[in-house]
Amino acid sequence: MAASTLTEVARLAGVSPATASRVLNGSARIPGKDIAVRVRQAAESLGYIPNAQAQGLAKSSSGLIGLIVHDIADPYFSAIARGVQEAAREQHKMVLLATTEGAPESEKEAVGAFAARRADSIVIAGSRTSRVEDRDGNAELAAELDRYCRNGGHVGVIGHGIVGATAADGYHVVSVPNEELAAQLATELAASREDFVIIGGPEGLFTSDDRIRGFQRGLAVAGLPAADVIRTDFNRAGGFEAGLALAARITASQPRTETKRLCIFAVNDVMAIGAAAALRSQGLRVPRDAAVAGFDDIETLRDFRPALSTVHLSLEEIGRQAASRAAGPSADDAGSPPITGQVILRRSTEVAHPSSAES
Amino acid sequence: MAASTLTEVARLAGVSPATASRVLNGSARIPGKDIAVRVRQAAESLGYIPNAQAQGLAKSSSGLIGLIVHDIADPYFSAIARGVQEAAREQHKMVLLATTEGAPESEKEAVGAFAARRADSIVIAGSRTSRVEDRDGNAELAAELDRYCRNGGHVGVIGHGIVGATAADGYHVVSVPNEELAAQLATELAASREDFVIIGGPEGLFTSDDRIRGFQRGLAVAGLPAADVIRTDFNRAGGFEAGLALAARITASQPRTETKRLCIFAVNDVMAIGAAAALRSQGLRVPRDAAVAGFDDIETLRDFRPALSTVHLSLEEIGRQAASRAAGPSADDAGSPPITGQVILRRSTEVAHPSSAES
DNA sequence: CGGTATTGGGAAAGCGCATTCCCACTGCGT
DNA sequence: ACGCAGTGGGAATGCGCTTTCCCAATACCG
Repeated sequence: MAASTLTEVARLAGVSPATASRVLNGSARIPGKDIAVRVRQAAESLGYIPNAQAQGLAKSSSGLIGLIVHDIADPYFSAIARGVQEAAREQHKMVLLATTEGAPESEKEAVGAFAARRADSIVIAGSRTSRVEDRDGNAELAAELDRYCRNGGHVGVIGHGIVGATAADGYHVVSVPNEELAAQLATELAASREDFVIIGGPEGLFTSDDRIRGFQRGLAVAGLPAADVIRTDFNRAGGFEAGLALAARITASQPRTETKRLCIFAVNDVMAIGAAAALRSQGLRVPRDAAVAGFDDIETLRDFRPALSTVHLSLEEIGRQAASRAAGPSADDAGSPPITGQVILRRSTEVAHPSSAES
Repeated sequence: MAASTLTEVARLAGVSPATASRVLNGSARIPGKDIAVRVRQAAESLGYIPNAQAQGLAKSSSGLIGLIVHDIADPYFSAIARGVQEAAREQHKMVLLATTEGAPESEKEAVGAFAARRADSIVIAGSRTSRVEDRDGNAELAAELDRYCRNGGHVGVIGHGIVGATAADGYHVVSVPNEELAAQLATELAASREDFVIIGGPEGLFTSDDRIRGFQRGLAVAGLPAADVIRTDFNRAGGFEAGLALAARITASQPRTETKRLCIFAVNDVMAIGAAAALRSQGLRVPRDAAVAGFDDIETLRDFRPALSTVHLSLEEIGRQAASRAAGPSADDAGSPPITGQVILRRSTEVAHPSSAES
């Protein structure tokens, strides 16, 4: 038994499909009161549900907003997803999800799928890259997005714009002041004049590179030498691996009293957590033996001990803004405030308490 | 400039729309080699993207799978979402997301929206409830789902079936052995013969109630008295609140040496984390002053210290199964193994080390 | 070599709805 | 009383595609 159609409803109500359409879905023309009631009753008794596909075809707009993330289970992305979802609800649209593991080819594919579904707008989260091996992929992605925009689509990119995308209109980027915030973090951390080391993602990842650059700048401003940079995977495992290497370095430079404490800045929270776990696994303590700081202020990680110093980013707001900017030429574009963040110093970077130092 | 259509492609290639359709989208009939090439070239040069809405209309199937969760940013749900997403990818479908905060009315609404979009299947995650105030909502939800199924839809429910849903075919539930696993957890924890207390969600939440019941049963089997149950919200804040109350209870019963240590079982990990945080905020230590156990084994929480004893659930697999079961009458239904879990005892419930006890 | 399968392409009929016309009817002005 | 704008409803067209159904051309059979 297939779902009932508008025509059936119309027949039951004894009116034409046109009239039924007018009463059931918002139209400029509102039929007479009594007839409206009849139609509504008929629809109710038939359990009529409008076919959104047909509506979309007729009106050429789908009420869909596409969201592209690396991995929906990653708290960073799921927080953004929540924001997008909220914006979607406000716009009376639904969100269509695509996960890509960050590969430009999959992203291109996802954009194509969204375009096929005639999504009204597309939000792309996840770090853009400038890696050589991604060049072709990025170019194709840019081309696909370009076509999508030319066909009337709107896209909101989080972080950096797509490399090579022409600044078509309908193309908005919500930029995150990664560099500035990282610099700020470095400034605040620099007060303790420790040895700094940065755990970064693979070279070419904009988010990672920006944060590294900012942190180095902050250090420089404070008159400190540039920090070593360890390149690793942009996830917990990468942080863990780097942490292991650093643990060895720390242990080797015994006795500790002769060297300054190491302060580790991981370019995101999950990497920082990984690094901290690695240190602990080697018998080292945070912040006693090393300070650790992250970036993002992931909500689920706030109960981590020692509490992680980090840079707070309102991921949800970022997602929401990307979605509402892309929504259309409403006043939103100018109205929404730029994204900001705040350095949050917690226990993981506290300077060793003199009295608690080993006697 | 609107996207180009199949007809345009056909005209450019000098063939009929029918032929173009046959070559560009999988059809039973495959046109001649040379003609296929021509059509493909034309499509390429025009940047043709099939209109999925029109396809859906014509084929009456959308390639969409709807996912309903309480909150996509909750790690529990995002893990499930990942599984669903994977299954969707295998089925060459896309997932449509809806978040409902767990309100049956919103869920009903979401089902309606999915039905309107002619989603091929719907996956509902999130605890079902039997609360009185939700009775009407549940009934409506059940009716809506029923209608959806009758119209050929397939639904996969995670955990308990919807209250009042008739067992239409196309209706699958992936059941999670919450009760058994909780009982097992209790059994293993019972060895230490402590005082037990359970932090549960609001009464009527199946997931919560099942876990409570199972835990009590495990306790009973071990010959221990039933544990007190504190009812609170099914989230971190609820756990924190309950933790605060318990901290007061623990502190009041000083000196500790006279009473057994308290073992707190929170019905999910985030509540457990909240409780642990509350205890710590009151100067209590886990596991020294109280043991804490959770449920779910949320990935992001694995680095929590002290490591949380819990019951591992492969959320991703659960999501995947729900999606593939609902996918269709393929052999999957019988083929997929039932969901299992494992009790994992970690540091948070370790028995106090005799030597580390206060002398 | 005639006749019947078989192949390969096109014409046309929808899929379910929105919407533009068009038409019958009412109420108003002068 | 006539013509006018205005109102409320229906017929018909098209959104972009799939899919019968149909027809011509080829292949194959005895």
